[in-house]
Amino acid sequence: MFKRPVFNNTLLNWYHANKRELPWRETSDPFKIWLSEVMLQQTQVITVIPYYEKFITKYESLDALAEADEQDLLKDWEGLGYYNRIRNFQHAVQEVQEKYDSKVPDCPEEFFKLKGVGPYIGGAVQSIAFNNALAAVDGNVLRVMSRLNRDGRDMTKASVQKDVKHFIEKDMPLEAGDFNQALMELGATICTPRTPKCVICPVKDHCEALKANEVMQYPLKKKKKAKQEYYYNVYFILNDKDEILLIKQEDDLLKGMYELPRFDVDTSLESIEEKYNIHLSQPGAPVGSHKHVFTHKIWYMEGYIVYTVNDNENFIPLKDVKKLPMSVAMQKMVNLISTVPDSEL
DNA sequence: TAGACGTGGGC
DNA sequence: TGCCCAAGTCT
Repeated sequence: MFKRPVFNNTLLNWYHANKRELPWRETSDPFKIWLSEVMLQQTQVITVIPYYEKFITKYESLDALAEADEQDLLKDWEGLGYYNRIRNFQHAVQEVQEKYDSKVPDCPEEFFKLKGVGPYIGGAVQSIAFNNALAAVDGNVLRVMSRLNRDGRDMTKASVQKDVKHFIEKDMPLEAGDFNQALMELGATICTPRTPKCVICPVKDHCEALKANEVMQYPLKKKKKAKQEYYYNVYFILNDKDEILLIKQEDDLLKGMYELPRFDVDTSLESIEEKYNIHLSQPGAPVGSHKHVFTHKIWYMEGYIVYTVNDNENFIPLKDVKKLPMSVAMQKMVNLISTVPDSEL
């Protein structure tokens, strides 16, 4: 085990001298700090920056976001992924508005009850915004700690993460928020997964894995499950009023996002006509195809244009399609016909 | 507890 | 190119 007080001071000094200027480090508003942490979940800093800037401009306060239209929020979140994050965040913020007079609770016990607040976000917001002495254990911190302690346990297990959290908290410095960020910053810029910069690491003298020349063996890596593959036909159902049929997704995956009708490749046209209660022309050759890779599955999509003279509430004017929140997977498909001249549709 | 849940950067 | 992985949480 390494000497914590010395380690803490060394790491904090390094952080203060080297920290990157990030937009969410310019604010002390707990709402904005919280928003940034929600966005940063499983998402790289470079990706988050433009989204964060857009959100704090458009939704300047907790109340503004609490009272926003959910579909507008989804549209602004479009492309960031894990769409439940923003829905849960709005839910949580609405609860803060009602129960806590729009003030983010500085009491950890209350804050942790809010939707979308887990061990990481809870610790991060409470320490950074309120300087409460909680650890914020993310992937960076787990990698750093596994190497420092030469800890071969499975870092993906919640029980191990809890233990790491306690290990950090038992010698937490007064500057808890800065210390948490220092640990993460170290992982993001020095103690990186593939090519760690041990030579310039400020805490290399404390690293057991480095002493054993085994840095790359930590953290322990588990082999990943193969992604399941799905094959879909995606239909551009067009009527004679320049409208297209779009479906609001209600399943967990991409919930709340709009999509083109998507069916297993063996689904008959008749059953699709029945489902939407419309009559369809026979599809011609596919207009194109796309593969989309998710964390846990792969979609292979082939697009077909079909026509109808029917109309119902699911038909949207073609010019309005891009105003609706849509996953990147579906945007790829929509782009197949957005370049086709109107005369050919 | 393990699997579901998005997308893009970077090698 | 394909694969790993990124400031995790929910069920």
